[in-house]
Amino acid sequence: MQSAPTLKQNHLLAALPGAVQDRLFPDLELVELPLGEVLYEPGEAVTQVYFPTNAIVSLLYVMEDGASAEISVVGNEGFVGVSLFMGGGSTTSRSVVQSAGWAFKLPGQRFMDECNRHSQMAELVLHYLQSLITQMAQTAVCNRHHSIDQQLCRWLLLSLDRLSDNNLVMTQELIANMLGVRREGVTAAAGRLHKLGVIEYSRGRITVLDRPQLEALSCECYSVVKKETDRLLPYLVPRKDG
Amino acid sequence: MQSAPTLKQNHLLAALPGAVQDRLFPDLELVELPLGEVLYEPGEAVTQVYFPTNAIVSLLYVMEDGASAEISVVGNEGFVGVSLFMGGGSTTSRSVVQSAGWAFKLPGQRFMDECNRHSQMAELVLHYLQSLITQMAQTAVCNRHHSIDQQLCRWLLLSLDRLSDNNLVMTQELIANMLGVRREGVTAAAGRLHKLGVIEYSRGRITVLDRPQLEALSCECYSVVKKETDRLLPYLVPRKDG
DNA sequence: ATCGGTCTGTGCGATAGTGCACTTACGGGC
DNA sequence: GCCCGTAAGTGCACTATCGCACAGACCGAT
Repeated sequence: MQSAPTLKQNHLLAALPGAVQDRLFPDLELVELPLGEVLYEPGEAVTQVYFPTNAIVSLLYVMEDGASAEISVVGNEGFVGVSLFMGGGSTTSRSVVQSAGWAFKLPGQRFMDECNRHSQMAELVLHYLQSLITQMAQTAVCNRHHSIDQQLCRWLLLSLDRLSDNNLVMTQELIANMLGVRREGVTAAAGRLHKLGVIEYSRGRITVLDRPQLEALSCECYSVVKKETDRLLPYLVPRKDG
Repeated sequence: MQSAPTLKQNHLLAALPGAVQDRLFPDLELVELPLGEVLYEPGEAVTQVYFPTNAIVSLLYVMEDGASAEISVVGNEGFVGVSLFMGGGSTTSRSVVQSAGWAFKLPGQRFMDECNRHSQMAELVLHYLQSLITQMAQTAVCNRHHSIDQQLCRWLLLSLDRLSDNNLVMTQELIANMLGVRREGVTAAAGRLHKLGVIEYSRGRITVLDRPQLEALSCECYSVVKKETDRLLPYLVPRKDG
C-alpha cells in the first residue's frame, strides 16, 4: 500500500492522542523484522517494546523436549513487550517473528515513562492486555477441543487480520510449530482447504481465496477473540493513513 | 488452622503496606463461597473483586456446545476480577467456585480508587496479572501436549498449593470439566495414581499421600508456573497470621 | 541443464482419547 | 436397615493424531 510505514500503521500508536504521538515520535525507530528473528528469549530482560506495522510476532512457548506451542500472536493491533509494563521484565515464552515486516521500536524506559505520565496511554495498554489475555485463553480452549483443520482456519484468520493482503509467506512446517502439531497434519488440513477452494499454496506461500468460507470452517475461537478485541479496543477500527 | 479468616490469609492483601490494609479493612466483607457458585458469567459486568482465603475459583470457558476448559485458577495468591483493573469490565470466561471456602469481597469502585491512588497497589496487581498470564499460557501448552495423567497431576498440585491441607473436596466429574476431558479419562488416571500410592479417594474426596511423587509425575507445566509466580510475587512467601 | 536442498504429499502401524452403555459401590435420609 | 441418588469403574468400537519412513516436486545456484 505505502512503502514508508507511518506511525499510524500500528493501531495502538494511532489511537494515542496527537500530543503523545508527537512526543514519542523522535524515540520511535522503524526497524525491519526478518522472518524467524527472535525478539526475546524466555527469561530475557525486555528493554525495548515493538509496535508492529505489517510484521507479525508470535509468543511461542518451547518445551524442554523441543516441542512448541503458540500462546498468542501480535501484529499491528498491539505491541510486543507487555511484561515490561507488568513489571516482571521477562516472560516464559519466546517472541519470534512469524511474518516478516516492520515495527516501531521504543526504548523500554521511554515507554514506561509515558505510561506513568499519561493515564490515557496506560489505559490503552491495559485494554490491549485484556485482549491479549482473551486470545491466550481461547488458545487454551482451542488446543483442548478443536481439530487441526479448525485450528488452521483460526490461525490463518488471525494472521490475515494483521496483514494488508491475502498472501501469507510461511511454510507448513512453521505453521505446525505454531499450532504444536506435526507438519504432516498441517499438510493434510491444508490439502482439504485447497480441495474446497478456500486457499491455494506452494512452497512457503499461502493465498486465501475465500475468506468467508474460511471463517465458516473455523471454530468459534476466532470470532470470540475478534469480537472481544473489537469491544476492548474500539478505536482500532480501520483508519486511513495520514 | 484458624476458624475466623484474617486479612492476611490472602497473600495479595497481606503484601499490601499496613496503611493500605487498614484503610481497605472497613470495606472488605468476608463472604462464604459455596462449591459451584458462579461469581461472574461471561460478559457480565464485574462490580466486586474477591480475594480468596481458602476458597479456589476457576476461570472456566464454556463453549457453544457445552464443552468446557479451565483457563486458570485463583486462590489465596490472587484475586478474582482482573478485568475490572484492565478496564474491560467483563471477560469471556465464567468464574466459578471450584473449592468451597471464604473470600474477602471488595466493591469494584473502592478497589479501583485504591489502585489509582497508590502505585504500590497497582504494581502488586500488575505483577499478579503477569503470573496469571503465565498460568494461562502454560494451560494452553499443557492442553496441546500433555496426557490426562500429567494434567491431572498438574491440576492437583495447583489446587493443593491453594489449600491448607491435603484434602480436596471434588468429584472426578468436576475435574473432568475443568480439564476439558471425559470423566472416564479422569477415573482411569486417578486409578493409576492410586495404584502408585500417590493419592487415595472416594466419593468426591481426594487425599494426596505423596506430594513429591505427584510432582515427579506432573509435566513441567506445574513447576514453570510455580517458579514464575514465585519470581513475580516474592512477597507471597508463607507468613504467620497476625 | 543438472544438482541439492527445501517444501510438500503419502502410507501405515501405534496410541490416546472419545462416546456410549452399563455395572458396581457407597452413604445419607427415611 | 433399606433405598435411591450420586460417584466411580469397565468394556468396546471409533477417530484423530502421532511417529516414522519415504517419494515427489519445485526452485535457485552452479
